[in-house]
Amino acid sequence: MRRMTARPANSHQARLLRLLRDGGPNSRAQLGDQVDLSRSKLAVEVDRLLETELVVADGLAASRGGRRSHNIRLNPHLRFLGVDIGATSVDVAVTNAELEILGHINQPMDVREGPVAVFEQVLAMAAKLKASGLAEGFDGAGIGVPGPVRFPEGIPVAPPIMPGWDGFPVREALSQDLGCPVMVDNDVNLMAMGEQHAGVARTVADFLCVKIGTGIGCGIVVGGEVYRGTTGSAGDIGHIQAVPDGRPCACGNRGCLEAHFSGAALARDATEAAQQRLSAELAGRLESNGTLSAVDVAAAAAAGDATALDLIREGGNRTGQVIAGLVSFFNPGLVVIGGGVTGLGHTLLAAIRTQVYRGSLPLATGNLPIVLGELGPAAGVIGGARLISDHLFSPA
Amino acid sequence: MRRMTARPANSHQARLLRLLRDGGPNSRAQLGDQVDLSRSKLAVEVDRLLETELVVADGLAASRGGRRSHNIRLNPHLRFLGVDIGATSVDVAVTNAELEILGHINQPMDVREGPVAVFEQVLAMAAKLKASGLAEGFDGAGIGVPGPVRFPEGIPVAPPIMPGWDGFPVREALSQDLGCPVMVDNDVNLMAMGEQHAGVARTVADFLCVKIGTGIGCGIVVGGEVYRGTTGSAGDIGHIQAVPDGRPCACGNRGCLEAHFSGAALARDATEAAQQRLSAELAGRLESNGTLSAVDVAAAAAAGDATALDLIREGGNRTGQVIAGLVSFFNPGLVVIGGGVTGLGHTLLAAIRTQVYRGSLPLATGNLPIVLGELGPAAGVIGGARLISDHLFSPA
DNA sequence: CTACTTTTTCCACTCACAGGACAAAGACGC
DNA sequence: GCGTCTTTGTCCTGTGAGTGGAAAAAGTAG
Repeated sequence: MRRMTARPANSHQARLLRLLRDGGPNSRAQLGDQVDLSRSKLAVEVDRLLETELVVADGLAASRGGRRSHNIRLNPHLRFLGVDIGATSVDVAVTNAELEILGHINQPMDVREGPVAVFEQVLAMAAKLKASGLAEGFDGAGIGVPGPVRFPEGIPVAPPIMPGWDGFPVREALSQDLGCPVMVDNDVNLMAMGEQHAGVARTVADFLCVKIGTGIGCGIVVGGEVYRGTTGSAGDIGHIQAVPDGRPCACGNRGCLEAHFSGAALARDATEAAQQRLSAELAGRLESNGTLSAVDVAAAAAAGDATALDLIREGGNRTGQVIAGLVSFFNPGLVVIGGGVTGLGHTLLAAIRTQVYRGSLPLATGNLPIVLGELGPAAGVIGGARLISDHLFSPA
Repeated sequence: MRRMTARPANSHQARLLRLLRDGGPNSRAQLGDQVDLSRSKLAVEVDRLLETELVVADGLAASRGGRRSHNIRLNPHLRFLGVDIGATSVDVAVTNAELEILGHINQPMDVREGPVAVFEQVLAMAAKLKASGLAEGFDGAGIGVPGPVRFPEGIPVAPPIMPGWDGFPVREALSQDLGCPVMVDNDVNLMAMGEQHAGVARTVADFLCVKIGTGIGCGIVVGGEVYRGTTGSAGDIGHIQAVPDGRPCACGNRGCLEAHFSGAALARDATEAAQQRLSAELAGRLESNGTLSAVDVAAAAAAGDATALDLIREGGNRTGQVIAGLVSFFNPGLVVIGGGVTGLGHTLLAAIRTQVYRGSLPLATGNLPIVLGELGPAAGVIGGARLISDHLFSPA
């Protein structure tokens, strides 16, 4: 099927498209209330948008005391693809133009198999979503990868955990394969955008989004915009020193945060504890599964296992200390904690909060919420859809 | 004298004023090359600026191969006041509209004497500059204070080292006294703006400006704009934990960077070393002066004193470790080191560089210059002038 | 002095946009 | 059922911003 390739012709149209995306169907009159344009001008722009088929008429709105207004909505056939490539699994979801998830698939996968293998799988998953009747095609896709990205070109640069991806033209290649515009970003930035669009960060201009998964990263949002740094590696906090002369890290240093707390570190510590018979609970799980992961630790902690709780608490303390420093430096209005380990829940959050509130000055922490992300694995894919829609809903 | 209170009427005029400020006198034709406006439109806007007397005609430019163009420059009678209030001294300078310093006074002063006493002194210094014929009046003033500021209102909030200033309406009060528009900001942000305008950071969009004086702070520039955080305390890195269970700090915690390295900490450590007779050089200075300051340590280090060099090196290491974390997080394009301790020079810089290059990932440090500020004490006052001129040279 | 450049001014034309007038469509009171 | 009021949508004209061409003004180069 031929997809709509139209783009807004000017900033007014872009503005209207974003209002419709974020606020859902709207009457022409309601739109007029929000955009500060004359009725004539608004009518012209809406008519032009209708011509491009980016938006469609959608019946009559309820009366507000007089003549009923015609409803306008984004074309219900528009479809965005959100792809969140993690270290050990990949999420693919289809959304409509309002960025509501229509279908979502998660599959385990090893990012180290390289871009070709991974994208084969991603394309298969996208095809599956298409086959289930959720989409006839995609109008754009937003991809998150677990490493730094040269954003304008959509190319990973020197990603530590994904050798073989360095310099691979992700944007270019996927755009070819999918036949639609593609944008690529760090997975943490996508999560931040997701929580900003549909999660806990809806009303905050400056916030941090800490993702604790296989590694640790941090999305930085300044004035509502993701900040990516000079080389695209901003937010790479996994290798900040958390423990002087601490554990050796894959990066060559010692004491990196990621070496002391992350999905991988937690699994390793739990296995160690189980082998040393410090915890019957963990030992049992190790025996029955063969390996331990962060999920097992979460379950053990939920069952009240002291060793598991200690591991989480200590990790939370380390993470909290680092975040305390970032809070002093960045003075955010909100800190969101997300990623695979959110299953660790309240124990983790409490440890982090304690450290941050203790380690930063009152002016920075006084009114600083530190909360778990509320979208879970959907944050990344929604962020992806948001990324590409921001791109498409901007003047050509 | 009646000052010019005119403001640019639109963004084009604002653009032109900033071009003239940053590029000095310019011919109409040269301006046309830079602003992407039609010749007719440009002529209209320039004429209007001439009417407001914000800019004046200034003879003929050199020929570029044909008819000579008329030169345009900012009104040479415009004067900005830059005020940099430090913990122990205050800098006041007059600049012209191109932000060139015409006169600069520094006086010792204790910020803890409170806003009334300090501003009395500042006003006296401004009067002195006026009396010396450098200015007939001021068209605007930019003030830097050593603590967090609620920027829009220009009011210090909960400043640790300046009790008595909390909530004092600095902007309002000084605007009254000086009879001109005033903007107030953290002194570190002013330094960053100064180095950005006329110093080492001229071409960099995202950078950090670490000021090591009585305390330690960090100016954050994102996309060419100073980032101040949610409550105005962004960049307050003096109380990031640098040493676990380290020295007690005035803030109530232990191991804060500021407790281990800053002008105050350095003076204290040097005095200790002198009293313990670890260094003949420092002991001699202590005896002759009665007290020791960072300047003495710098002098001793320059004379090759091992103890002084050790103190500087260790402080540089601590600072470097913290900066390494910030570099990982923020991925700046440049790090500027400035403030009172720049006298410590190369030894300090070398220590910081070592830690940053060792402690951050190559992608972030690969092409990251770490340099001393090149403006010294002028950075703050130029930054102040820049602050107010940015405000005045924006559409009303 | 002539030919060519560059700068400046002048002018006609386009275009975006505002805002008023009016028609269409519904709510509401009687 | 009917007139009045409110809201919405359309049409039309006026205004002001801005563009681009033509020509005059003021140079340079030979």
